[in-house]
Amino acid sequence: MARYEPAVAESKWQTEWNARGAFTCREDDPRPKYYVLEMFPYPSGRIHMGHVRNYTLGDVVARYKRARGHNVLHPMGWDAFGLPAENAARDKGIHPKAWTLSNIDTMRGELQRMGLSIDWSREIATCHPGYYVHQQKLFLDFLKAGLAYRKKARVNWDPIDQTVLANEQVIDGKGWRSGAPVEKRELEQWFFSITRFAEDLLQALDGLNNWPERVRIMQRNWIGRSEGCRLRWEMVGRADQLEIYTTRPDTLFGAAFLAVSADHPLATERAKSDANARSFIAECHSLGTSEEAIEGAEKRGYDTTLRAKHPFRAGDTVPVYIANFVLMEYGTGAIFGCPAHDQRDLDFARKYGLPVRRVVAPTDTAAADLEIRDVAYTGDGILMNSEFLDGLTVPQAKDEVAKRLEKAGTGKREVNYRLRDWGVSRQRYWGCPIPVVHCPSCGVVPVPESELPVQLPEDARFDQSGNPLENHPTWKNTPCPKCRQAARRETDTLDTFVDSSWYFARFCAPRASVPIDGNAAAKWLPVDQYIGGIEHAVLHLLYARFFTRGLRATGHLALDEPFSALFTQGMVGHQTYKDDQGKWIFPTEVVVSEDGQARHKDTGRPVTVGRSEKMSKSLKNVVDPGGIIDKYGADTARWFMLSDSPPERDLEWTDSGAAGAFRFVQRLWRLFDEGTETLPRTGAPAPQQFGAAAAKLRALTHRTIAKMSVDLEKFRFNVAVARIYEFVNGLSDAGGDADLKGPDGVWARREALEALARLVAPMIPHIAEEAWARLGHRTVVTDEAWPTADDALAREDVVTLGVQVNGKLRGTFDVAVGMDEAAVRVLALKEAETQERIRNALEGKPIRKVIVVKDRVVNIVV
RNA sequence: GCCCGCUUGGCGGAAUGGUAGACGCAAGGGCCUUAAAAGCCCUUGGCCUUCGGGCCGUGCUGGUUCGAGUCCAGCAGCGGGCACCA
Repeated sequence: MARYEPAVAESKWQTEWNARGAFTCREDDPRPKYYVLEMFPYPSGRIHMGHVRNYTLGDVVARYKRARGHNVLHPMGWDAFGLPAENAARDKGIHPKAWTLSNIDTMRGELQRMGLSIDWSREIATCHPGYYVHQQKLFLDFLKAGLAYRKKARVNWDPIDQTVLANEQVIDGKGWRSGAPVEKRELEQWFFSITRFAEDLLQALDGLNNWPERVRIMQRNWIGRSEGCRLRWEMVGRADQLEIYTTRPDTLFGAAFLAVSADHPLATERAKSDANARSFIAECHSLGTSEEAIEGAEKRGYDTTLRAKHPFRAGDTVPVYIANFVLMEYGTGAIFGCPAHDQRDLDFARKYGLPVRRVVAPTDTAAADLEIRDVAYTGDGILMNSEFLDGLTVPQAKDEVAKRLEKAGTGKREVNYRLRDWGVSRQRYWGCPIPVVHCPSCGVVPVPESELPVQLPEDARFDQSGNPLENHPTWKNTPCPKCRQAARRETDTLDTFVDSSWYFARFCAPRASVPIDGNAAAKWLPVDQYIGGIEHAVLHLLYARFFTRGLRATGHLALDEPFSALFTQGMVGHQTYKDDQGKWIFPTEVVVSEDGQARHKDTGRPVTVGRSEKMSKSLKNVVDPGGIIDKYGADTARWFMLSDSPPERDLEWTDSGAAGAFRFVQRLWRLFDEGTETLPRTGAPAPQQFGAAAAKLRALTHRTIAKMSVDLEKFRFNVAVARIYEFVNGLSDAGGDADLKGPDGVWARREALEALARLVAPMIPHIAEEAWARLGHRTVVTDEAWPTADDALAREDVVTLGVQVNGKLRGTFDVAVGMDEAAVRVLALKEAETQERIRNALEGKPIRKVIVVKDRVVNIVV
């Protein structure tokens, strides 16, 4: 074969792997288990480069671990419920099921062409009744265990389309289709009590040592544990009290106002008699439900004219506001504001002319600087202006206030969490039906397990607004399972995050008659390596951690944490292009003419080249993986994904980079193809003696093996790729070396090539197979063991030391590895005399100090 | 607005606090060829140079250190998440 033909070789080896069942995972395999899982894809239509990157990374791990002697579980499935299918149904008239299943077929084919070492016999799709029947069972068990419950919650409501909107469907406060201002509407919805596990979810993060630190930090902040006080304020002219929560009880004497949420009972009460309050509350409700919208809005308040009495300072009263930044879900839905020591409170106080009274003095600042202007003081210090707290530190004051509140019976210490319970109700068709029935006499009644699954009706209509399940003429009518009276099915479906909260467990025994097979789960879980995008750092990963605890509480799983190691990959970006009309155009529509100007392929009009952005359909800066595989083959696409950029960082797709990867694949092939006849047969015994050239080649081989093993373990795939380049460069150079023509040389060359084939096999498996066969093997390299480095050969014996003068490099010299400090010092000072550069830098000045860092550097300080 | 990251040549990046720029891409020069493609060889951070070398240089401003891309403080720019996108 003169030129390597990826299209021929890749399908050949994929067929061969299938025929051998190379990736079918066997339960009775005695080798240690290793479960590698990439986040399963949403079947949006076709795979994109982000998928290619994700699954290439996972496949390298899976193949590498297999070579290291593990019984690897590497499954694939489909996160198949979700909003886009329903949008497609509305926009294109295709049924969500048909659309989804057809996408799955397309994408499965594309993934298979990548040559992934996936056990396809375990494939699952969350929209399949065989999956969601078990999820319904889990829901019922959660319900029984008190982990699922109903409460009222606000949703984005589109008054024109008569439908609930997702946050992404709300654009500038308006419905994406209707353009109508979005309202908030309160609905009775299902929740999972994730807060019950808040403390455990927080504590257990400490044990997740193989998770990125930043993901753990984000989860910690998301859970948001705070220690504070709940305390009641008497109100002027009223018998009832207002209960607030604060994490800064120490600043109580700096309180300038109280503020309640627009959803607080006090606000609701006020609204009844006060039209202005009503309109202010309505304004708060028009803000949308996302935290971003609420926090990003200007901080505003409405004075209720109510006055509250300070709990410790008789006669002191503060105004009570309704404020748009106080959340009903957090604490008691009411706060006190201390402007001097909280920036948000300060901004609020300045706006409404409220007093700013300083109560904490920093210890390191002069008293003159105590005035608060535009910046609140949030640091530590000593209490002042605070009666019995004066002179105490902040922690002491917090403690003192808590004690006095508890003694007086007007408040108590309380640990609070920012984390809210997980709302899982969706007023949508394409999701897992919630298996309960609403009966006028019996209330909420679980569907008996024998009647599961509650299947989605096929004949739903998508050409009208609202929830298709709600609109369906008959589906929701069903007798109550308890009393057989006419009743109504729950028409809410489950959040798709529920589907992805336990799929990793289902993969262990994907066809089991129970949701999670105990033996299989015990064998395979936890997932040893989970790989996915950083965008899932909080929600998906936290929900899966919660669900694991729920499964343990309901006896489905004996597991603490689902993912023992996590790797978060970066995104794939590409340059953006706009035509002279200012419209985004696809990279395939752009050609660069000889003058270097980018032009439209068809019109020849100039094109503006924009910055690189994450590949997205809206910017059209997408490159279709299928097209790349057609042109260059899967190995090239995989190699490009692994080269250059570290996997946790964003990667930019470039045509020249892809072409370069293709050239490398060809070059690699030539290395195996040319001169292979002159090599000794496979398994030939090593010669007794190796000449200098052969020994040098062997050192390179074993050094590469040693370094690459470390790089792959650490996910430093781009560095591993660089090592392969160095190895291949070295092998190419050695090719013309006459000293390597002897028996020792050709033996060393075979050793090198065999190692090379096995080293690249996890990354570019097809050409690795072709190379392995070319070397005369009848086995597949996929089943071969990872090569072992001979440390004696890999060891370097000479090292080049840098000589610095006052920290600046002035020269170098070679010494034996491991030479002790004293000897190095003597040699370095001798070099300092002989090497002109060093001598000039020293200028004959007296040497004050010589610092020797073993095998690294000598620094002469003058 | 809040939380979390990232920032090194023309580009992607490498570098246990110890010789900054490995490796790749791009560019330039040369070889091979009737020509092209492919391949092979060389050069390539900036400024200066008497060609020996010198000075500067890892987003910015400071600090710690014999020595900082790496550690600390502050700032800027870009990105991810913010509970109904997945």
